[in-house]
Amino acid sequence: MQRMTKQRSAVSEALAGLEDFRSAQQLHELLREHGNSVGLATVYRTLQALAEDGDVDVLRTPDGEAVYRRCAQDGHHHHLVCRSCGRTVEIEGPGVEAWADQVGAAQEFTAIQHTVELTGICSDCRPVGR
Amino acid sequence: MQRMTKQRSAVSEALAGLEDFRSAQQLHELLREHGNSVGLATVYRTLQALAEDGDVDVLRTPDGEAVYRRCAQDGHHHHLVCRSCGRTVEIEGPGVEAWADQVGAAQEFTAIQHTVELTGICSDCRPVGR
DNA sequence: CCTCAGTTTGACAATCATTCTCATCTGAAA
DNA sequence: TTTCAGATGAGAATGATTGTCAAACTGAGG
Repeated sequence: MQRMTKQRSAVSEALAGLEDFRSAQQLHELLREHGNSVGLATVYRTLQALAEDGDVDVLRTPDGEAVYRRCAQDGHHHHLVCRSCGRTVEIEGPGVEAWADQVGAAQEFTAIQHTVELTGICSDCRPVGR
Repeated sequence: MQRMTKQRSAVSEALAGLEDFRSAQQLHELLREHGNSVGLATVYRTLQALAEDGDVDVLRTPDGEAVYRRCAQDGHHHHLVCRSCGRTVEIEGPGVEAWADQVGAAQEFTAIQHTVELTGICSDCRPVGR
C-alpha cells in the first residue's frame, strides 16, 4: 500500500511548483536547498511511482538522462525543443492523438501510448542574415 | 579527415545487414561473433560519427540505452512496439510528417526533426476472453 | 615501394545516472 | 500505544558511455 510520507509529499510539491522538465538529480538538489533533505534514492523511487501512476510525464534528454514533469492538468501535449539553445515550446497535437489510436487499432494493438517530440532550430538561434 | 579503416567498414556493414535498431553493445557482440574483433570504444565512436553524418538514426529505449539503425533507404517510418512481448511493427505516418513541419514552422523553428514512437499491447498478449 | 605525420584503435580506467542492499525508521490501523 | 509492512537513506553496485594514451595503421608524397 502507498503511504504518505513527508518526502513523498515534498517531491510532489516540488513538482507542483515547476512548469518544465527536471531530472531526478535536479529535483534532489532543489529539495535540499529548500531544507527538505530527501535521499537521492528516494527521489528516484518516488518519481518512478508517480510515473507508474501516470501522475508525471517522463522523457529522455538526448544524452539519456530521464527528466520528469507533473502531468499537465491542461491536457496532453507535446514539445518542440530547440536543438541549439534548449528553448521549449509546448504544442498540442489534435491530429496526432487520433492518428496514434487509429494506427494502433489497425494493428490490433490496445492500450496505445505515444511519444511525440519535435526538435528544430528556433528563430533566435538561426544564423543571422537569412 | 575521415579515414577508412577495417573496423569502420565492419560497423557499417553490420548495420547494412540489419533492419531494426541495435544497441552499441549488441553490435559489438555481433562483430566479435563474425570474427571482426573491434573494440567497444571504437564501436561507440564509429556510431557517433555515423550519427553526426546522418547515416544512422539514434533513439533511446525506455531504460535509456541508445540504439542505432542505418538510415532507412525505404523511407522514413515509425514503430509500434508491444509493451509486453516487444513485438515491433513498422508503420508509416503520412499525416504526422506534415503535421510536424507545420507545427515547427508556426513556431518559427526550422530544420524540424521528429520522434514518434507508439507502444501498446498486441493481440497475442491481450488477456484471453476479452 | 618507403616514409612520415596525423588518425584511429583498443585495453582499461573513469564517469555518471540509476538501482540495489539492508539496517533503521515511520505511518496508520487496531 | 502497539505493531509491522512499507518507506527511507547511506553507500555499494551496476551498466552504459566516455576519456586516456601508447601502439598500430592509413594515405599522401617522394
